[in-house]
Amino acid sequence: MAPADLESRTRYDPAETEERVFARWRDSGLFHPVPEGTPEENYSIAIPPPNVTGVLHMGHALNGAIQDALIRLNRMRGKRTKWILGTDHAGIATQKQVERLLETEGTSREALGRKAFEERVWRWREQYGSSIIDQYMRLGASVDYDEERFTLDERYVDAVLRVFVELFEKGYIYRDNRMVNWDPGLRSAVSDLEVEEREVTDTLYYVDYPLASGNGSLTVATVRPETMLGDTAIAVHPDDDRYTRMIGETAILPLIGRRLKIIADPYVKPEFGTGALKITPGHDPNDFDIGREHGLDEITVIGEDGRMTEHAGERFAGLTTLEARDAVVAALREEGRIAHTEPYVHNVPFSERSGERIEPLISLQWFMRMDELVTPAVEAVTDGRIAIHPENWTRVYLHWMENIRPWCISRQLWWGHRIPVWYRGDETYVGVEPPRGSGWEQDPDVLDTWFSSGLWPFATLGWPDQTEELKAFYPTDVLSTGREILFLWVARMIMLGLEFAGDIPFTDVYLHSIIQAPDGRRMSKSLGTGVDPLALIDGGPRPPVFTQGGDFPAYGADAVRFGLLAMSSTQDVRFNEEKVAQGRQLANKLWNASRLVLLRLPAGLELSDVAPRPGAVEDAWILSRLQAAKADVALALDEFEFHRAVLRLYAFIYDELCDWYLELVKPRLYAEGDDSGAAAVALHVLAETLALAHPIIPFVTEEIWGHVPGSDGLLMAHAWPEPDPALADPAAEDEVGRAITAVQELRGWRDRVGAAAGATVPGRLDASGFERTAAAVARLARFEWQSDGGRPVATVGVPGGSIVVLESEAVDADAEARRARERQDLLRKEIARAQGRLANQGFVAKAPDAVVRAERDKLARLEAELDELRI
RNA sequence: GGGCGGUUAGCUCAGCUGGUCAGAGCGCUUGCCUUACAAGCAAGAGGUCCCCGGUUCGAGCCCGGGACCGCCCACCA
Repeated sequence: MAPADLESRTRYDPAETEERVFARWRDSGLFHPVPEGTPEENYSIAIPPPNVTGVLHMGHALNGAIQDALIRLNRMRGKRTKWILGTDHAGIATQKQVERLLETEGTSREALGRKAFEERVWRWREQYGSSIIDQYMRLGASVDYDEERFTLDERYVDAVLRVFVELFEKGYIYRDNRMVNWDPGLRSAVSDLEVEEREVTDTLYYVDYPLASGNGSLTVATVRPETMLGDTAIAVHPDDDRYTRMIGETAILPLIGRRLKIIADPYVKPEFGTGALKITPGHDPNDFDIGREHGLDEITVIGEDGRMTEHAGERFAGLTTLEARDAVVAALREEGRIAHTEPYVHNVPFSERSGERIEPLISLQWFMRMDELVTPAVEAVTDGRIAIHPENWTRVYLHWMENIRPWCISRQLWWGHRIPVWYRGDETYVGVEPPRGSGWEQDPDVLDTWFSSGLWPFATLGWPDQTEELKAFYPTDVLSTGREILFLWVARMIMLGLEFAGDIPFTDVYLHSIIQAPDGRRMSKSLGTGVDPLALIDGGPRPPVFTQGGDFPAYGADAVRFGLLAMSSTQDVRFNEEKVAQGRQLANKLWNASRLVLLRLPAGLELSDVAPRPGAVEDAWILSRLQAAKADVALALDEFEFHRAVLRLYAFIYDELCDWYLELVKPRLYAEGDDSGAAAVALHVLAETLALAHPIIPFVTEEIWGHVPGSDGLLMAHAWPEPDPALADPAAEDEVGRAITAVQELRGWRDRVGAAAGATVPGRLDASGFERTAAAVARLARFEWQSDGGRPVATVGVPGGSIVVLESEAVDADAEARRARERQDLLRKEIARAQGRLANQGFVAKAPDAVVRAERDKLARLEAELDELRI
């Protein structure tokens, strides 16, 4: 239990609190629900599995805050909630990391051999794999820690292999020799989605290819002269008059002497370069297609190691592509084959994995045909069974799906799901279990990591077995992630979920913001722009990108959650430390507001005896405002408008609860033997506020909850506060609303005339609608009402009339005269504006009545105040 | 080359279906150690809502054009 000395803890201390509170949550077992009920009754989210190599970064923290807010909200709504936890083996990333480690030990993957290497990775994973999960705990994430999945768990592997085999049997998966994106750094194929284009300035070489006939030559333009060693044709546009007579002729490939047929293909753009295109089917995706169409030879001159092969010829074999380029250019120059060169800016594919330039080459790989899987996945979104938020990403999703291409799913790695295919001579065996008999050799490749991630929402629940978990929690509810993996992951989960689990994997996709560094760059550790969420929680060092140095204050998990949610948007945003600070202020504010209420509670008063029965107008007011806040926060969360939810919560707690209600109710709260029920209402409102805030700032609210007399059990398990329409009270809102305005006007007046802060100013309340709030207005504005006597020295307009300030030492006549003039000027300007509008016939005739009436009321109010001021 | 988004106070950002929408937090100024909180309270200054046209009685909000910034997709040598 928490330290009981609320009295002395004048600040909320997250460091002292969080671990203790988390342990209570975890021990409650609520994170780990019994699999019962139907997916409609239950609420589940499958966490985007972090890489086993990963450490918690800002993206995880934001997504953690989002998902936990949703989970906690729905748990409080009485749903059985399960936040499915697990990690991804992350083939490439993990393999690279362990390889680097091996390098420091002076050894290598190859030296160890496949089996030993795999064992090494497993050991490495046991050592480091779970750190990210501990970090999720620090955030307060209520994931089901008791059931942690891993994409290489035995059961998961079984699901992956089964899916592979079934897709193979359906004819969706096939093996083919095709052009792939070869990553020479990784020495593996990668998928189209793992390739990024970068702008590069290259040289465009114009190379003369002599015609076999001896009648001149044909000039082609190329940025990659080294690939010409693999040329097998030259193509021109069929309608290009310059070349039509040459179609069917033969050119001679310089340096090599190969005879190249001159072919016609509409793909060629006559206006580019010379209008003649050298065709290298072995190393250019377009040329590959043209080559297949025209039945051209495919010559591989660049090998998987990124060096020229023997087919490039003796002079060049063994050179890297860059060396080969220089050598080829030099040789061409020697022969006088280079007509001219020019700089050329274009986009070049690079591997996102290794950062190296992609080498397109022909390779024997496994592919997956997507066209048939796409149809139901498109339908699920177009018919609304799956909603994507923000909505405009729906189109992006559909567009990509409609233009989907085969997916290269094999990777030449060792860490991952080994492809369940075995070869023996000409025989091929495909199956989950290895084949019987001897002499079989398994395909050495593993599957793309995203292939296994695609099964995440159902494989984590035990599929293909019809487990209780699967029955209770599939389909899941929300999938929250960054938009960069909408295609890579989300789309594939939808396709595979529909195909194998027989239903959509989730009903809503929420694409959250990417949080950039404060200067707008990408957050990255190596750039010094990465902000570590744990440094924010615990008070670690600020990264170099911050103008301010030193350590972060220990903001605490609630502050980080609040701050991240406040930053989140439909677009990418810059990291903003102030928002985190705002979260900390809120936690502290709520803490102290709670101290005020809880330390003043009459002995014996318990939450269970407390009904929201207003004993004064401010009670009715706060109860009414509370209902509005509850409705707004819930709506914002349900609409995935997290920043709106948290800022509304902030505004309610700060402005309405603390600035006004608690100040208004204080005298009653402090009064000995108060019988107006102030404590009961305050306690009720506090309890509801804690519940309302809990999904956003769970730690501080749970901690305070422990101090609420009669609070039963955990706040985490408490009912979500639904708005009670019976407590809406427009009359009280109006009444207290005008009191608030009056106090603000009076305070503003005091400040303008320089009234001493401590002085009580005499005045006469000359306005209606203050029957129940006059005393409060006087107290909060430091006024004293006098019914008679005193010389009027100023008039302050308030709703429903005005307040006449009476002569006293506190009022400086000159200052007041100045202030009155300023006020009159302002009023005249506003009056002129309103009159102008009302004089406009179009406005009066066409604007809605309510708008016109409001304008008239406003004018009357302004004129009345101006009249008052003239006295 | 297509598509999408952004440009609102010094900074980071809200502004839903056009009419108290010109906002928040931070920063800044001024005054307060008022018995929940100085990580506090109160008051205030600060903005041709990127530019140019248009629609409308009325436009940050709708339409057209332009400028700059960013993201996604894309196999033109």
